[in-house]
Amino acid sequence: MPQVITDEKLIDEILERGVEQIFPDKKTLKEKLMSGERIRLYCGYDPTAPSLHIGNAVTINKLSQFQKLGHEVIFLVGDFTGMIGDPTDKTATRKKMTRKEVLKNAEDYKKQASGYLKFDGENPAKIMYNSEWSDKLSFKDLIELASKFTLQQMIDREMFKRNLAVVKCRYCGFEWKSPIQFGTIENFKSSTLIGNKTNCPNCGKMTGMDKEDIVMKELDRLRETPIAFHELLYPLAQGYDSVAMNVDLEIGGNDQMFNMLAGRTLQKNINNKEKFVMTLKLLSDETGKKMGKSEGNAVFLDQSPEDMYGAVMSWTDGTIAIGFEMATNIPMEEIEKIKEALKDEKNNPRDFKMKLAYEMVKINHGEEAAQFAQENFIKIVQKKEVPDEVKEEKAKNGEKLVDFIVRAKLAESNADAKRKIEQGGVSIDGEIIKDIQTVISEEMNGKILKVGKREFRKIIIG
RNA sequence: GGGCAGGUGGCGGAGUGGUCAAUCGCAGCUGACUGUAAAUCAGCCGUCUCACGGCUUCGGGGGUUCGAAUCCCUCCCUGCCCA
Repeated sequence: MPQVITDEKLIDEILERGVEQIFPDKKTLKEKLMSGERIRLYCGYDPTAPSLHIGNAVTINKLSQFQKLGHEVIFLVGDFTGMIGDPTDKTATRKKMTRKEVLKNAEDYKKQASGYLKFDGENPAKIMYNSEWSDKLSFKDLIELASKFTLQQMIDREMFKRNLAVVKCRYCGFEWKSPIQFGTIENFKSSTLIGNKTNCPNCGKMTGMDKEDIVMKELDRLRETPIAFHELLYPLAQGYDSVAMNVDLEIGGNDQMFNMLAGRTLQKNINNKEKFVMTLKLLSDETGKKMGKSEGNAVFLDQSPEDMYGAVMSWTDGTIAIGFEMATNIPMEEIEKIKEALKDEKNNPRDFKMKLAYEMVKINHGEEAAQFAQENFIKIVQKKEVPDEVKEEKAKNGEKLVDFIVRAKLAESNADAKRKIEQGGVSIDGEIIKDIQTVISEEMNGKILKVGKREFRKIIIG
């Protein structure tokens, strides 16, 4: 049984760092942790995606902090809930996955999470699957669970999600999500703006939405999307996990608050136990813009060191401090210093972002990989040079360059390869190739082919 | 069970007998710009072809026609309303 650490300073930091809210309150949770009792906590992960992203990393990082204190950490694979498909923030029905695919993803998750969380050693984190208990629930059990909530609660929750509209600032074009009052749409038909006028988080001007805005259409579509009955049952499924594992604490993103609180209710009702809920901030910059795939700067934990480094470098400057706070374990005092330094015009934010990128790669791939990724970035992105290590690709003498590019998977089709050449995106040893008829010749042996901004291949004739 | 509206390229959404490989927006790609991004600007954006020009696409199948995403039949699917 590992020793539980009750260092007040450490506990305070864990309860502060990156934390949005704690239910029922921080004080009670602190007392629990200070008591020396070993608690059991978990966070659930949806296994329908092949890789974990930076948002998951934030919760995993929080789990790891508890692990270091000696508490019992469960990494829950939501294979059952994943099959239903969490309707949170999603409009489309999720495709069904086979058991095999889910297990494969879960196995990969373990690897991806291990930069933060230890699955071996003295206090290893446990992996559990919620299908283990959820599959066994009977219809009677389900009714029992459902009786703990009212229809109104579930419907209100759905409506709330559906009334988050994307608001676009009329002055600077900045977009953010904002709740829209239910009756507003009808009134709005005759007015110019909808929603309560608010200050744009980006430029600060008073703004609203133009009624002709595309955004409007999106909101309409959301509101018109029917609520499937099973969507209302989702919080039950997730909430039941808390009961089945009999946990003391659940961690999750702020968007999971409702589901996590459902678990709190059930745990109190069924096991008569106080379950704490800790929600974490979203990893976003100060204007509320989320890191996501649509912004082209998503970080996935299974990315290569170079890609991960590059992805972090493409974050906006406003994300630097929060990135340090949530995705690394650099001491808060140091982060405060960085925050201060960022305010100084003389400092280049890029340098701090490079440190963050380095840290992230170090956690997930090790020091050596971080070093490599950093040098690589400086070389090819900043100095636009060719990286040290370039993948080799065999070519035949007399082969068409177009065919070669497609074979090396640097273009999707012949047409795509030709387009890239015609648009000046292809070069050999720095010399731009414009002729799509170019043929691989003996003299190209060993030279570096570049396609697009950062794809390189060494041509090996043979 | 009854009535109605629909199913178009990765997504949203035009088109409703030839001028449609299919307007447009988003996403994506290439280039310029930049400390990295974002934003912006220019171009591209089914596929084969140096090109001319083919080929395969508008839920599935069948039909009408010189010619169909567009008309008819049928099947499948989705949503709404009534019961």
